Amino acid sequence: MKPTIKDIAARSGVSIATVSRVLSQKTGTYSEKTQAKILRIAKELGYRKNTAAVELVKKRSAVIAVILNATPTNFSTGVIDGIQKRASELGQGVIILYAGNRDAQMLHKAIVTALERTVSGILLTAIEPDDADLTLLKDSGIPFCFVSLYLNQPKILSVSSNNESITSQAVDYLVEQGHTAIALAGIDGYHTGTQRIAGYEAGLKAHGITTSCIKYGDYSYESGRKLLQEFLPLKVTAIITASDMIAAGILNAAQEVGIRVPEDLSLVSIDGTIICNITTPDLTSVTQDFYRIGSRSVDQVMGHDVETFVPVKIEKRGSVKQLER
Amino acid sequence: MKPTIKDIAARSGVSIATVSRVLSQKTGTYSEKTQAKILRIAKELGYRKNTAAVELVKKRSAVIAVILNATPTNFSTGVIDGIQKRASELGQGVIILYAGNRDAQMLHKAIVTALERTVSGILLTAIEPDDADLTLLKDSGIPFCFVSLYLNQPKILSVSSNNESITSQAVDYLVEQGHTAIALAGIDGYHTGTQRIAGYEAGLKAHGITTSCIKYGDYSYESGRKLLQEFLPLKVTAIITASDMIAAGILNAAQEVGIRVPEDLSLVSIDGTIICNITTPDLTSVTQDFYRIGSRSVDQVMGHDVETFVPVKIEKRGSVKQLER
DNA sequence: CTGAAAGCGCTTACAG
DNA sequence: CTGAAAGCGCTTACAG
Repeated sequence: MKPTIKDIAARSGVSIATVSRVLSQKTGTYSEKTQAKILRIAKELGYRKNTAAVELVKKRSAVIAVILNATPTNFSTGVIDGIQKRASELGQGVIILYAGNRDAQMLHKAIVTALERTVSGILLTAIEPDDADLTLLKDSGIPFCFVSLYLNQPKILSVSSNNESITSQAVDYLVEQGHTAIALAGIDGYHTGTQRIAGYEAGLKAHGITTSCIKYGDYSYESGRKLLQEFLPLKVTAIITASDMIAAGILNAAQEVGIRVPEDLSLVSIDGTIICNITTPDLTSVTQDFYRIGSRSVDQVMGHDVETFVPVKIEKRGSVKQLER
Repeated sequence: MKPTIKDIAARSGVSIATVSRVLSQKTGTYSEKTQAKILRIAKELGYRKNTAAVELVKKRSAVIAVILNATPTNFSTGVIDGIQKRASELGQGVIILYAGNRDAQMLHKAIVTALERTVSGILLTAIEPDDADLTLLKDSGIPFCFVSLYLNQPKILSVSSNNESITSQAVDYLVEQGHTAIALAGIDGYHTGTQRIAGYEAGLKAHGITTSCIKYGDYSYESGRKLLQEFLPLKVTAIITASDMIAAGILNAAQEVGIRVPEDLSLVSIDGTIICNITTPDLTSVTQDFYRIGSRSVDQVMGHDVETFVPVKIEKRGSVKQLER
């Protein structure tokens, strides 16, 4: 049988209240002598605290629930590292719940699981809930925060890059390099995509460019490969891609049909993960700080007042050609 | 205040026992009429089960703890997907605990956390505990299973690829392609590395090759880049790499100094993730079935009798040249 | 098919 | 500094 505080109390001749105080370090409520004895006996017995019992009486568990969807993007590693690190600093555990791929049912189930565990906070990573789930979250009394997704609604916590800024910076950079026929590829049809389109079009407009070209996709390598086909008949000189994977797909498919990057086609990728170093040539990117997005989202959901947008930066590598004007 | 079964009982005029039976679907112990009423009222009140209370009385939580270390490898996604999927099929939640980077303290803390939660099983992914922690696990009464690591000890559950088979197959394939000067690069100094070395040397021996060449590393892209330098003075024609990232690093560093792959140097990578498609040329690999490793580890830890080794396969892509004999 | 009661292992005012 | 007692929200024999 697993030992409990009752066993420790019996062996050490004190009450379970005292054992509890020592074990949960209510400093100042016990003598050093008692502490030493209890700690020794606890160790002897191989005592382990029962978290369920603690959570039941405290009515809140020191755990942050992270809900992820299984999109084919690889950005989540950095985000989760950041979450994990910061959560651990704040004494919070992390529980990961998958929500499938834009699967409303699985998402709902994940949210319910988090609520049933009375977690201290819920982080929704690259997830867009429907109205019912949003209401459920709001009514739960448990703080929640969107991560890597900006809903632009009042009183809703979120931490992400500024998507409009991402694409407008990419346009600025490409125009600076002499490009005017600039496409946007692999974008999704939801909030993130919409915001990126807005920044892209604002960027074009600011430079007096009137032709835009937008292709949708799902962030994956395969999606990038397919998209290249659609660009073949068009005469763009540069493409901004919604992810490193999209960029890699376009790049490789382009090279297979004899289109050289950056000589014939320039690429600016959004994300800036290690993928950008692995391709040949390596990819110029608008780099997101995923680790920081993750760690800051923990602060946000734990009630610390931190900013929503985490800055991005352009990293110049080998996939953009400077054009003659 | 969050409603409890007591509130539902009061409103519906039955006892909390009956409410509990309905809510936990102890079929056959309640009438349809009672069920309907209780379900309706539970919904009206926005009732959520309190998992902590359930776990406390059941003395076991329907959760599998996955302990990961933060190695710079990218294989974990597939493993975790597999774990998540299979766990969900079996009605188990998944909690992820990080153990840092071969950090004994963090690992110990993660194990203790899992034990304190009385999880139904513990999965240690690419983790080697010290003797104290192994004893702790054994004495806990909670089943545990090593994932993507084979300890070769009796009565210890584990699911992984057969490391000896991985490298011996790689050697076989390279010899088949006419290579005899074959190196092994990026290997670790622990169990996995040792087993891969054994398979590599057995493979060489089987083909009467007496010269071996082994370089250690840490599975990362950067590690691969550094390793190429060490190969410069040597005259190997093929390298088996410990991970796709190592392969990518060697590949890119090689191309930068004018060594062509596969013309001047052949590469067989171990892992076979999407990285192999992204590099130029793409990488021939010994592909591990990470998804299956993950899902099978769940079966293993839940007491289903499944095999330890998940088969690997050689995937021929563009990084191996056939030599004249 | 249903209820009264005990109990899971802790924490925490309250009293001393 | 310590103890007795109540209670967190459930489940489950037991009895009917």
